[in-house]
Amino acid sequence: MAKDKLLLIDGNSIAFRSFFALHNSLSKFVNKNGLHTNAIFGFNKMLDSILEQYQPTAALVAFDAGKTTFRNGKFDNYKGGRSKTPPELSEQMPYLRELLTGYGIKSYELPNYEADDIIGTLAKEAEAQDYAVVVVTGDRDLTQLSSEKTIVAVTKKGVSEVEEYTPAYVEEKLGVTPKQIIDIKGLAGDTSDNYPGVTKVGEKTAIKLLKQFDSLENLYEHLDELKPSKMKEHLIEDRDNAFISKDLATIRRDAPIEISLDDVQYAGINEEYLREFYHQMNFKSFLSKLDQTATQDGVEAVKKEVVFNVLNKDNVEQLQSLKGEIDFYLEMLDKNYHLSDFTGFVIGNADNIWVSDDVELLNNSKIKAILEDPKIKINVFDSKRTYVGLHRLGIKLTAVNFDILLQSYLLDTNDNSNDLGQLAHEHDYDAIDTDDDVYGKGAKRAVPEQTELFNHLARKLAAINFLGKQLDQELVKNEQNNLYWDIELPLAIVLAKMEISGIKVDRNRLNQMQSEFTERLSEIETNIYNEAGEEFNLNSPKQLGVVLFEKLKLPIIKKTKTGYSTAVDVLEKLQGESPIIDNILNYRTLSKIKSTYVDGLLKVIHTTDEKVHTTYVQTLTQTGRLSSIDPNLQNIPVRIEEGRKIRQAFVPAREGWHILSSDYSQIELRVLAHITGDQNLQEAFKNGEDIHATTAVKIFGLKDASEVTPNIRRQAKAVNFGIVYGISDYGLSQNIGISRKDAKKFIETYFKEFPGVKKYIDESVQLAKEQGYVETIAHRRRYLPDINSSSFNLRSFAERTAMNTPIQGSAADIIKIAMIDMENELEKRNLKSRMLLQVHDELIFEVPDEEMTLMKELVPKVMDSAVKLDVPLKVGAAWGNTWYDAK
DNA sequence: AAATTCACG
DNA sequence: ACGTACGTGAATTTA
Repeated sequence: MAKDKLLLIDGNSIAFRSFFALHNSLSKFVNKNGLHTNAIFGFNKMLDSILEQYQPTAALVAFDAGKTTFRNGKFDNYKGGRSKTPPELSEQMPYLRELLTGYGIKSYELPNYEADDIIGTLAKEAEAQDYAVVVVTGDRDLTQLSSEKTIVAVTKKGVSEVEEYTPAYVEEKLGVTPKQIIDIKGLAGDTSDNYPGVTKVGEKTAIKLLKQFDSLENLYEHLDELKPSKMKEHLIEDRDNAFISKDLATIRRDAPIEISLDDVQYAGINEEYLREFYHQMNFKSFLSKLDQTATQDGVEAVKKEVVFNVLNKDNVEQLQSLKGEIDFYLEMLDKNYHLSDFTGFVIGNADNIWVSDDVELLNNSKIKAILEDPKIKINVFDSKRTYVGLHRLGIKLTAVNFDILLQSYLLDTNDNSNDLGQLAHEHDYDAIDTDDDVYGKGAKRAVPEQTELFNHLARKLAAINFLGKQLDQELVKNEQNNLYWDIELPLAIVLAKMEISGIKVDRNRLNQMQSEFTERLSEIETNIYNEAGEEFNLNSPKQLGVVLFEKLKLPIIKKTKTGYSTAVDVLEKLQGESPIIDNILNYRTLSKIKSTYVDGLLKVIHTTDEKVHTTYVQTLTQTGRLSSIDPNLQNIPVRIEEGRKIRQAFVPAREGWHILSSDYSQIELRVLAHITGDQNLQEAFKNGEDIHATTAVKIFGLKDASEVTPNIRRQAKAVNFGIVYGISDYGLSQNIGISRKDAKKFIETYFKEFPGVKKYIDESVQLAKEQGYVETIAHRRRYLPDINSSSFNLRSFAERTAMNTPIQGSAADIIKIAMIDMENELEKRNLKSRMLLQVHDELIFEVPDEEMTLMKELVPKVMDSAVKLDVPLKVGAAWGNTWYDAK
């Protein structure tokens, strides 16, 4: 057995294979700089399995040097007509070199030569020195190198598995010897490398000929032995091509390489370099693999032990050392912190950590004083959650400093997690586990034994301590510190107060609606079953599809991934085909209202106060909007009267109070006018015009607003929406039911009439391509990793987002500022009125009657003066007995 | 857990 | 030629 083993890898080929093996999940392999990493990931997998399998003593990865090689000199069109390497792959190539550096494997390329030639040359040299050689590639042509000492391992589908070509296996598989592979190529040519061979001769014919004549040269020497045939004519005619093709297919074994076997001895990985690289690539699995091998080798412990004290009522005095800036974390395992049990807490700083699983301790005057001290700055993870949790324990969290959940969200909305462990990992801090790891997922979630719990909590505190400062610096660097300190952090407390206030729900009203809906639904159900001639599950799109399109043979308008679409737009097109359609549409509407809103809301009313307490998710949306969950109070029906009645169940918490609702009018279009600087759009708003009518006049070339019919206005409104969403002719045509051509004309006219808008759209897409992100007026950022994608879909989506996000996001900034201002006003003026809900462009309050006169002036005033734009903000207000009546 | 549908801005 | 409007959450069925 040879003592030395040389591993030679065809770099470009393996990169290419890896890239396409993981092409489906391309969008999942993106690091935080927007770099695609799928080929790197696949390459790494291949390396791991190959290194383990072959245990080489020397290794080299060969790359193609560039587009042109000596082969192009021999044949103009060599590799011509190849589609060019996708940019998502090209961008990964430099990082592959880094990966190899981490593995301690040299890479090499040689101008004018291909990777094959480097491999061929070095393999020859190694064989001469009695090495065993393994060549790894995705390209079968390299099997010509296989010999008694050289195995060619060709990757199978998944990249990390290979098929080993020994000379015997080549013969078995292809019916020729390794040497004859180039003769096949000479006769049959190669479509992918774009050289011709002999006309009408393919692989099968070539093999047959070679079995008889052994080599191309011998074949031509004995050509006269062949009976006259079409094939013989082709062979004679294409003689030159055949020899050129064979030459092109021949791997050089004498390339002028300036690297020797001594240079490629393999000494193992550079762990530190690799670790840093994995962080940069966001390769979690490889990172943990590194950790495992490190521990196994006893080189280094995975994580340092964390030191903490267990707090109890006898040692709380120790906390007196906590001054200035501290860290705190309150553990509530249930997602819904309005109801969750308390699992424990941890308090401390960089020097000392105290943990406990007894939250009653928090009400100890010593601890309470610290948490409520305005002079002690407290770093947390999720200030809103912490505020609400402590509030339930009778403690008022007063001076939050860093909230790493908020900070991290502002830095990058993509890489954000509500799990502290996961989030820490995103920021390269690894001395902590995720909650899923410690507590378990889903049904298995449970509190672990005390030591493990305390360890986890202590690690959480250490993570908060470490990350707060770091993230703060990153915010400053991004000019996002004002966004954090002046908007998001104060807003978290405002939202906490709104959630705690909750909104009262009239249970009786809902119960009454419940019986009405139950009755009406069962009636409609009976009708549908009669019309269908059978009973089925109406809530199942699948079963409904069978009834409509197979049994009743209605025309199929649209299909989904899994079957027939039965969505509203489809059903509406079928109206008139059968009376069953109207009934189904009715059923859908009513059952939606009943299940989601009537039954759904009844389930989440707190029995203690007859209120619902939503949770606003502050760190979720890609644009900066809030979201509302459990229950979602931002999608209570309003457009259809039957659903709108749900709002009658939202009532003030006390007698003699009313609901006040105040909303921005066309805030997104006003923001558009502001950030585009378009003179015409700005004029329209400054003159207080009906913006949809103005747009209608412009795009339909009307004399003035008097010519605008309701239908024309409706179309213009759709165009305005389209602009805000990042318009496409197709989208617009679908929305208002016109031809794509007409839609295109509308858009073109719009851009002519509002040239500032056109200019802005082009510029923001351009900017996104250059810097990788777009920004709102308050410097909220959204990274768009797909903006330079070669996939039309992904790129187009990113482009539309680049237009829409600054608009939707700036509108979100504005209402957030208004909410903070409003809460300040309520406090300053010592008002009893409470802000209860935010619905993106609308704020809802409950107001005692004696404050109504003031509030209905104050709220709009605060809202429209939240920021100063180049156009005025317009705010409307209405009030009534219930949310329904505040219209 | 994914897919479909539909409620909101 | 490609195949799309932007941002969300909840209920339901199905695999």
